Amino acid sequence: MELDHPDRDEIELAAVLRALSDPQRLAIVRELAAADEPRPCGSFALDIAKSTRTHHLRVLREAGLIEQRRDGTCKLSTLRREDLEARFPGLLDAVLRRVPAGSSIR
Amino acid sequence: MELDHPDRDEIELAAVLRALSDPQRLAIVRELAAADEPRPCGSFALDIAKSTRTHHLRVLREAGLIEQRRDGTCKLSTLRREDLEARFPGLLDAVLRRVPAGSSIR
DNA sequence: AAGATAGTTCGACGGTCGTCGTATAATCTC
DNA sequence: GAGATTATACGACGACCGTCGAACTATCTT
Repeated sequence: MELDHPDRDEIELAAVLRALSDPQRLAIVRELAAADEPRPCGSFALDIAKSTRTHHLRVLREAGLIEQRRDGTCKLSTLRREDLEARFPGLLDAVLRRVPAGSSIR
Repeated sequence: MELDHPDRDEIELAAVLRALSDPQRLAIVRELAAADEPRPCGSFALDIAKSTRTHHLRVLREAGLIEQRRDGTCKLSTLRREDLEARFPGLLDAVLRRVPAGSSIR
């Protein structure tokens, strides 16, 4: 059973935004972006059931945000930075950037 | 009955991404961005019922993406460009940018 | 006041989503 | 092969979403 990753040119904007609109998935993507190394599924600081975590990772993968590959009993996830940058320049940076301090000035 | 618009610093990333993840709403935002003028609700090229259109515009407004104000019998919508740029720099540009031609190269 | 125009509200519907627990698969180590 | 570890698959459940039509509100014009 192979994992289906969309090709770079198949990644759809609406699907990416949809995938990122969930707090848990946004947290996963932030962690992946911070630690620039492949991360095993179980290493994310999420207070949810295993099966739910699997679900979120699949949504991220099918949207084209992450790549998953088997490594022994683990499955390692990495952010598809290059593909996303090529397809939607600046999007990932904008999403991952911290909220500017001045944004609360009225 | 007053419309509730979130303040600039109350706009939440997940809500913005959520709002943009629907094709109809993305189309509305694109139209608003293209025509840099306030647009009446009925002027969008959407093949949906009036009530559905109202629903989408409310989602966009409550997420902080658009501003709506009454003007006679019309209600005009405008994109909250400045607020969005201050809060999430580069996000709107990245979302509205057309897909680069080279993104389909393998 | 009557009619026209532009949006909203409401309830309803089918579909999808996030979540869970349990059972199952795949791989490593002994 | 047996056991341990890691992750997936499968229902199931309640909640939410996008959609609609019909009734309603608000404003302008005559």
